[in-house]
Amino acid sequence: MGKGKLQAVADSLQISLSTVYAALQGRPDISSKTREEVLARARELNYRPNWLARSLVTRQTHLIGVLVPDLVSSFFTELTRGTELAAAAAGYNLLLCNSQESPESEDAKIALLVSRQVDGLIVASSHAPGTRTVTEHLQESGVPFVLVDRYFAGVNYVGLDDRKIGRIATEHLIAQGYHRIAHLRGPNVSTANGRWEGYRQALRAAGLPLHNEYVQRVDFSPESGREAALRLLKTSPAPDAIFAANDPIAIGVLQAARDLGIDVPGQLGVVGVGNFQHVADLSVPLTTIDQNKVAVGETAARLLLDLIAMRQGQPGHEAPPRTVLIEPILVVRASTQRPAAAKKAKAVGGKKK
Amino acid sequence: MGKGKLQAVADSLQISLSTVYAALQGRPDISSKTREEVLARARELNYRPNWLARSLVTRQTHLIGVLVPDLVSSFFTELTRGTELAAAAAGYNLLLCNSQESPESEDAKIALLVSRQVDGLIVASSHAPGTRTVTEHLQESGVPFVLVDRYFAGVNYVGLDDRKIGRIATEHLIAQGYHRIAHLRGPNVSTANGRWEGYRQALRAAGLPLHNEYVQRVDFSPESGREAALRLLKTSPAPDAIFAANDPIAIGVLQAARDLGIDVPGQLGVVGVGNFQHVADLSVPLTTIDQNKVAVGETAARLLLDLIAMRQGQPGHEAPPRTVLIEPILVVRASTQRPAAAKKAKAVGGKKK
DNA sequence: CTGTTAGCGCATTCAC
DNA sequence: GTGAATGCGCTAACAG
Repeated sequence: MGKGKLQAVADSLQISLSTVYAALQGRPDISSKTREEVLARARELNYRPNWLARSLVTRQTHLIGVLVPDLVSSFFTELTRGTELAAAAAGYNLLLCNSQESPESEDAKIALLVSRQVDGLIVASSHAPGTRTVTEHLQESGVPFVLVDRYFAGVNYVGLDDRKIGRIATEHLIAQGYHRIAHLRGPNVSTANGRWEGYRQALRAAGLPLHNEYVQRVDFSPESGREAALRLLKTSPAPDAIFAANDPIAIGVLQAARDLGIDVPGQLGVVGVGNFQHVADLSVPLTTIDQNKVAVGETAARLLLDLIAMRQGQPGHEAPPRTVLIEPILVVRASTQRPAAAKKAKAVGGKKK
Repeated sequence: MGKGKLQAVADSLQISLSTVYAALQGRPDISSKTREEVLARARELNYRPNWLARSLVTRQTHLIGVLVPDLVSSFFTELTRGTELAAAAAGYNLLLCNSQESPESEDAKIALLVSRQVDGLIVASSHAPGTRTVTEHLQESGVPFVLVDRYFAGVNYVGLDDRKIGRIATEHLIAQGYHRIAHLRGPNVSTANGRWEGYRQALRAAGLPLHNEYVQRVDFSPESGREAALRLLKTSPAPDAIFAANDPIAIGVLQAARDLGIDVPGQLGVVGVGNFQHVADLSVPLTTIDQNKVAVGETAARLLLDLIAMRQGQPGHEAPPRTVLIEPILVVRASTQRPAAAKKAKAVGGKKK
């Protein structure tokens, strides 16, 4: 004899709970008169179905858990935006967590989201590339999931082909006449690694030598990029172009160039990745690779919703893992628009100090 | 005779459900032997408490609903980040929704979040300033809430004093020797309105005239800012400074100035609001007012958590609404650093086309 | 068409 | 210490 809100409506109308329920569901087997009454009374009593109770019995929460390494990077916030868009359209809400780039925290959050009974999971993992634990944990949780951005094999994944990104960026620099191309490689995550591979592939394909000193590991931040660029640009011979693993790093490179009085793009070509907000308005408008992060988030959400629907249709019948790749797009701006005159000229070292 | 996971553990151990429960809770009246066994078995069976069921009975979800007008603006994403931080630290998770700047959508989402039984609500409202409906809806929902950013009277609020922001920005321009100061006023939300008032206050205080043509309404976007600035800079006499309601607008102003060949800060001073990412690296590093959005989000979360704790302690005893203001900070960069020579010179109109 | 009944998984009060 | 019983609010399958 629960006194749930539904019950309350029923009581005040002197009818049965299940009649109220049926009326609220709009089931056709209810006299339109009682339906009206029920609807009216429900509004009066300000009745709101309790999703907890509902979910407990239907076994679906219409919640999708989103786990990202951080919320600082505009990358993940835009991705989240895309996810929210697609999810909301399908009547799903987002349970948002961040792992602060910590694998332990990530595992904990996944466990949490699972125990909150999310219908599905979208995660950008902070685990080292190739780690099996991530996908294993996820698998055995029994909750449908898709990974985004950071690539892991054998599972549903939505992201970009980072090797391709690396190639496109590097090929562009080569086409612009730059020959001594350095790379500021990001941390040990699949995206940074892929871009680095693409960089090497492009150099090799163009018959350009690969100098190890020209590749430096940095964080995904302007500070880190600036520092590394300062070092790079003081080597001899200095690079005449830098492919930065993402836009914030590239911004650091631009800072370093300005500090050293090096002209971009005349003496130094710079390309980033991500097409972050306002990079077109930098001191030197930045050439970059657009990633369409919103599309990544949206696509991931849609794929996940498919998986969820699938599972409800025929449990046991798991579809084989899918990998969906969003196309990267080269966006050419001033930072690689070398004056025609310079294109054939031998590259110039930065003025030392 | 539920077959809940808890029950499963109990069964497999041939003991009662409530014993298992007590053991898991770490209650002292359980033999440490049975506790060990229970813990071990729970782990084996991969037991995870079901938050739905738990919440249904405890009447708390440890969920806080976050409703923002959009996820595009870095403003709200950073705010959300701060909220996530504080919430996670207290064992709360975020249910994230966006209203897409639509009041109707906002109301719907609030109802949704309430029926999802969130313990509290943080909302940046997209309702017109002064609208009573927002706070009324929220009040009668019975869920503790705090509003952020967009100001509404008589309720818990965390944000900034936007009048002060407007004053600081305008006073700075005046101090830098600019006299014909225009303002690109944002849309009809409390923040934009407040900054506009501050602007007028500062002008008045300095004895400068207020020209209506110098105030234009724009959206919070570079495109909108650029367009309006183009118009403004072609008037005669043209303004020698522009206070933009936020950084994206200011970026549009910088674009317009470049298009017209107007030197910033020599011929035109520009100040924005928000200290958005990378505005220090723009073609002209932007002077702006930092808002510490993360702190806003964090503070709001903490205030909300207090309210929640309060309510649990002594229901009925509502604390009076609090208004918490985060201090705005003027960040001076190149866009207002007028060459000393020019400071006393009469302002110069932009070269007409 | 309407009313009765039995759980969903967990928290909690009370006997044993 | 441990076990049985009750209910959170809602869904769903069934009788009347």
